[in-house]
Amino acid sequence: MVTRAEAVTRQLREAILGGQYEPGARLSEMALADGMSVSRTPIRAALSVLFTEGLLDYEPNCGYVVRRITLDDAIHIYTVRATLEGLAARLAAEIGLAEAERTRFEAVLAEMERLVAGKAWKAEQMERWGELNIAFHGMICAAAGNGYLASSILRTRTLPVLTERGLKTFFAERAVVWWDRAAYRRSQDDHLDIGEAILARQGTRAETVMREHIERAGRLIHRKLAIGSEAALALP
Amino acid sequence: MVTRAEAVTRQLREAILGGQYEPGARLSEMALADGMSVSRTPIRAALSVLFTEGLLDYEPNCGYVVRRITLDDAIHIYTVRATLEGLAARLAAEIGLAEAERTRFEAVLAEMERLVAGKAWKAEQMERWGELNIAFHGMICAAAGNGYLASSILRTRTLPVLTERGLKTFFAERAVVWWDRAAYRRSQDDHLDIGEAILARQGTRAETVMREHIERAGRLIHRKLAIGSEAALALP
DNA sequence: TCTGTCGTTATTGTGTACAAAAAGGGCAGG
DNA sequence: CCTGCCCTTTTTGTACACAATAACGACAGA
Repeated sequence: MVTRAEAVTRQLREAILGGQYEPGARLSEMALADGMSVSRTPIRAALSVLFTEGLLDYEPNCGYVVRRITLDDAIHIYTVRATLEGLAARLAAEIGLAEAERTRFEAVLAEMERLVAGKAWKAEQMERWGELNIAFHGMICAAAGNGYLASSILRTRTLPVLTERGLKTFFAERAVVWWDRAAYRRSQDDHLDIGEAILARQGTRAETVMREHIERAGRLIHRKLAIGSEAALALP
Repeated sequence: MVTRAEAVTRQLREAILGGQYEPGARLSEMALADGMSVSRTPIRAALSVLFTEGLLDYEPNCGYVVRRITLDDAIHIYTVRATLEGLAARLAAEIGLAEAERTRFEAVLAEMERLVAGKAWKAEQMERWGELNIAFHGMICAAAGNGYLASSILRTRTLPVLTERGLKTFFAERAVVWWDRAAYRRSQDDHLDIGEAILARQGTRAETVMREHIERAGRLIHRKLAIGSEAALALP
């Protein structure tokens, strides 16, 4: 059986990443305990874990608040993420994909291409593309054969990134994208290049393109948020 | 005032990283509570934090044990660290050092050079060199101006890395090095190159040299540990 | 009216009792 | 003699009570 502390941790993490709490919101132990029908003990354990994970801020005797991440922080995180995913791409290229992986990899790339190139481009297609995109990056991560790297990358994707004035929380996994189709096309071109490089065992090329691919996303987000438009996020 | 939970966390972290517990050792809550003259509550909080940090393994209803990191894990961590410190070096070069930073930076490099080039090379000099080495890498980290990057690098340096058969725990900060002087010379040459590149604002060069610099340390450790010699660690 | 201090109140930190689950040992059966 | 089951024991998980600390507000003095 799973302990209540674990269940609460998962629930709270989902809630925070899902944007159910405003950035800066205080998380009172009693309130949470009442709301979740457990005692304060598992709540405290969960809060301490989420603090260590970087989702909450904490001050002794003052309690926990949902972490407020600035635009600069988001850029910093994207910079690190670009480098790490670049490393993953290089390793994947150097190690090479097994037969089954390769098949699936090519299938994912092909379906993304069909979507982007197709006539229909509605919410349904965008959502599907988002899923495939996550799968694409995930496969490269896995193919790199470095668990520590994988978990480091995961960390860069699960931090709640939020605007300064805008109160919306959003985070990379959700892949809600609100910009024009050309951006998808450009992103997909990168994917094709990266895929080609990996399959051709060209490590440096894969690394370079991947890094630029992610950094572009960071710049896009920065620009969109800086001019105060609605939150826009790529998971490119 | 600092809470007991925080104090216990710090103490326990030090103890684990310092190698006071065998890898795989069970950490009983009651035993720790008795030993530290506090109740189980702060102990539990500390253990949960250290688990989240990756220093401990945990199984519900079974308790915590000191994490056993394999040689492969260590290599993986070093690979990530090499990439991240490379990134830091590049950013530092691109941003440039402020006047005060630059002065201190050059002073550190010069003292390291004096030590390595000097006649005396005993434990005292090695220890001092280790300190300066940490300072050198730390300054680059800080100069990169990316807090997320800095904390990510820190994480790669505080993981307990231990041999499979050998029971010794050792970790990067301690910088205990047991190999010949030539390795220091080589390391210092790298430092000079990196320093030169950063001061000359040559980002790519700084990144490349730094990455190789750290990866060499990883390879050295791998080789030393793989052939079963005494643990040897560079903090290069 | 502003400001500083004091007391109240709410919230967190710690200790401890009890419940629940797993580990270990003893016993019976094969 | 070995194996499997059951009971005991130990250890962890949870709840709750109390202590300690910080936030808030009222009041008095300037």
